[in-house]
Amino acid sequence: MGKAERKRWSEDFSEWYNELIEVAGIQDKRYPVKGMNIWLPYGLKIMRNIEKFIHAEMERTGHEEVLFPALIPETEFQKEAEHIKGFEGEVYWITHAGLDPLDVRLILRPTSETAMYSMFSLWIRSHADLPFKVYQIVNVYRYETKHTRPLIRVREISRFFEAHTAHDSYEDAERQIKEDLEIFDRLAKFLALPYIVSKRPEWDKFPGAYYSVGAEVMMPDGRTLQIGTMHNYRQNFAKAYNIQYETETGDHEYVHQTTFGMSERLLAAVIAVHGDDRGMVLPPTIAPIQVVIVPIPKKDSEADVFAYARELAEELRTAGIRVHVDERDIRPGRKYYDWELKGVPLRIEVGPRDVEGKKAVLARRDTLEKITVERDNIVGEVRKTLDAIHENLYQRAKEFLEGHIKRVDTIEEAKAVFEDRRGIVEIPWCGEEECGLKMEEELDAKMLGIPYPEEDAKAPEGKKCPVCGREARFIARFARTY
RNA sequence: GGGGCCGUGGGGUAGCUUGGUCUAUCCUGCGGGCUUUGGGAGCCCGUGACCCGGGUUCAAAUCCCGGCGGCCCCA
Repeated sequence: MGKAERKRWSEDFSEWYNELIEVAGIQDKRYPVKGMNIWLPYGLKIMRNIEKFIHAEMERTGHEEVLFPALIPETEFQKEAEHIKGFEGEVYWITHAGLDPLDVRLILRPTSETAMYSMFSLWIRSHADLPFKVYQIVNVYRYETKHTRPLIRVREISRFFEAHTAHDSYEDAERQIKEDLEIFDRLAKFLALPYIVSKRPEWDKFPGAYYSVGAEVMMPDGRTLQIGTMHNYRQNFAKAYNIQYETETGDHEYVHQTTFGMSERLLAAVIAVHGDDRGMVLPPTIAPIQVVIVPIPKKDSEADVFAYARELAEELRTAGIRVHVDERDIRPGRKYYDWELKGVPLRIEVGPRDVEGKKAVLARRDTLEKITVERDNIVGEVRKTLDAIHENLYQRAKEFLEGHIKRVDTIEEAKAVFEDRRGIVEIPWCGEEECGLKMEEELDAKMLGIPYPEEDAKAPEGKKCPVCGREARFIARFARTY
């Protein structure tokens, strides 16, 4: 794994993370409202690069972008019983306009189902309108009562992605979930993030959903972070919001619906999963600066390292690489630390020796290794190295994830995992809620669910549920979560 | 849901127990100058803070109440 140390990263992750968010210029947490932070330019640029990919994927898969208002009337919000039960404890209410109380109170959207679906019932008329696929990236508000954490648990999720679809059958909705998983997989590869997908247990599905699926990554401290969800609503919302279409035979049917959700947690995952003691390590795909060139001037040298650096930069820029020349009047060492903290994947150092010998020194952020290359091959070498960095980040994270998944047969073994290095425990389960909740309590962990797709979720022959002793039907996953 | 700790320049802190030279400490950052430049060099000058509101008192960073904000533990 190279010489990059990840001691503080792994042993004191919480503090490492909090500090890094600020010093690396991602967010300023000092805004005086709990759980609402300010995006700083550098952090926002990274997030925008992630979103660019998401927009492209939406375009590719035929989703149209929309923008709904942030306010939802109480009357719309209350139409789906389970949904309101799930969210009423954490919505912000708007009760007054100026000095007057509102006749119909408004909520700040915690998610947009209830804002969108009354409109869906107006828009969707015929089977020809289906499948109907829209998405938006907006801010949503949830009054979190647990302690907040930047990008991870916030009261204003400022980059909330939500795709909403409507279909003429359960099967077509299922096909949509598959497509969502494929999109998610492409995004995860783009971010060099290995992940697992689980079907949530009944007691933890999204309020109003028929079933929910969640994608998790492994954080440095062995806890998991959910970074994507897909829900099949069946006709639950369609019935509550009267979303019907006319079939080819003239009958009226309720649509089947799905949603797919993600947020700035994607960035949190990138920062946490790939980081090390020196700061962030950004995958080249989303790094605002992919290559930083640091000129190393020498007092009694004729060589113009600055001109040489600019020349290299121009050539790389022309080749489509995001490059920056750091010409600040400070010592080179200081610059190295700055850009390492900010996660720039590749640094090029050019001093008088390099100018004279027509060379350049490439320093990788992930492994901290340095190699000297010929100036004439610079574009090829940089491309090759950026690719290698991306691949290495993915492999390193994959090993970490896989090394933190353990399959056990008993509660005792599972407990031992959580006492030791944590991670994800896979344990046989009969499928009964009572036994699942019992295990959550015993392990002081959450059931993520069963592996998805469900073909992978079946328990091997002869395995017993460690709580009730009956034949196990599934493999259930448990973890401490964020 | 229950309990505890905390809030001092941009960041990190000393001071609070026992109110009074606190005109508030130190490190860092930031602006300027000299000097330096293959991994955070040094020196000099400058800059900048007691979360908000109320109370007690001759006197509040310090004590009390409330609010806002942050952190931790338990369920």
